[in-house]
Amino acid sequence: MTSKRLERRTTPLQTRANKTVGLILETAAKLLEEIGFEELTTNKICKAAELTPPALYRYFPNKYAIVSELAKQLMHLQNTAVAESSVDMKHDGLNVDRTVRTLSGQVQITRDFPGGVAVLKTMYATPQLVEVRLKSHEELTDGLTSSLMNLDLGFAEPELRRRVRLLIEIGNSVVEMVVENPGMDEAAMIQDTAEVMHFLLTK
Amino acid sequence: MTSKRLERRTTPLQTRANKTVGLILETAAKLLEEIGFEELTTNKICKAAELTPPALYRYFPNKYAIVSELAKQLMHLQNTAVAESSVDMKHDGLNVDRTVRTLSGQVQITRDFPGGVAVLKTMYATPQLVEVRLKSHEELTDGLTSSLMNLDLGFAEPELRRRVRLLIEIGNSVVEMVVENPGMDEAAMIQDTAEVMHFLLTK
DNA sequence: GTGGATGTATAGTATTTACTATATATTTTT
DNA sequence: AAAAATATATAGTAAATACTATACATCCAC
Repeated sequence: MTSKRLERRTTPLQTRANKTVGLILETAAKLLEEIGFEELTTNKICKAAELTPPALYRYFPNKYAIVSELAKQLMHLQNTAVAESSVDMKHDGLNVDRTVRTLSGQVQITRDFPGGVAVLKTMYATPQLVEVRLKSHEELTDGLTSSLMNLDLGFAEPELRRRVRLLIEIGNSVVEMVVENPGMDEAAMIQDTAEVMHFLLTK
Repeated sequence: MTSKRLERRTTPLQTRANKTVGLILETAAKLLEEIGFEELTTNKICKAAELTPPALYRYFPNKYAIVSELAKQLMHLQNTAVAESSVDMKHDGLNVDRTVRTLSGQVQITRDFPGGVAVLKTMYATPQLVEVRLKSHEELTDGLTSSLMNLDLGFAEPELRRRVRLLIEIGNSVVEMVVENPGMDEAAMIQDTAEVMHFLLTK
């Protein structure tokens, strides 16, 4: 089992340094999308960002830490959006249209994030980053389950939780698919997915 | 764009060599599961398989080719199983129970395949292997769509195709999830997924 | 504006990586 | 059983990789 330090080394304090860290993250994301995690190297990131290795290594111990940070950022954006939507849900109940909007939001967030899909896929495929995913998944499942418990859908907590888990999995994969294939009929895909989710919670 | 040769170099002719190739593939799959594609190296595969580099390089030009072959094998197993199931479907129509059986079959195939999930995830996350996935996906979508067209579900071909695409995406992600989490209520997950698929094709 | 803290560059090293020329062993053909 | 074809091992190399000691530059507090 190869474990890697995933924490930052130093937090940047000056604005110049903040720019550097941002540049490292953005450049890494772009490169990740182009060449994949395997061929991503700290040296390549430095070259592409027009930085030198010590500037990078001041903040990140290795490339795993960089991608881990990207993953955490993206997960946070996505989970926050879902959490907001589930607050509304508590008030006005289930609603396919809102689910459609939430899913579209997830697509937009992933699309706007540099190298979004690549970050997601790398997080899934890299054992050393598995913790990031599991933690985020669990958080989201907990949040959604407890929101939905208030709606009295007629399921016991474990059963509801299981369905939520499935629903999240489906949502994630559809979002990835849509972002990855700009040619497809996105609106219809999202509409169907929302209906599927509704079906899962009411059947 | 870094492209890599993915073809075999030599096909093994002697039984000894066939064993070697099998050993390389199995060992690579196991290692892939443990350490991920990034840290997988030909040298490590050789060491773990108790072979020497020239023995490996006689058959495979690099590790991409090895994982590509694993991916193709797994895709073939999965697609064949679905194709068989869709032959039955042509005769007796849609049927949730059969879908349950097909999904269980997919889970079993993935579980039996050494490093199954790791192979899938690597194939998704590695740009150099994207072709394998796209080709397999397309094949499966074509097959299923044409089988379902015979059933007269009331959709035009493009609309049906789109739904099939979604259905496959959902199926894949659920299979991965179930295989990866042996603790979960697999039967219920598969049952729900089958119902979702049925819903998608009849709503 | 000087001193201490923070940030980046120069220049490089030890290690790991993919990959091979050559030699030897084993299997199949004749 | 000798020759030809196939398979594996010995031993290694060139290139790439992660990572750093040191030196210089910039920023901020006083």
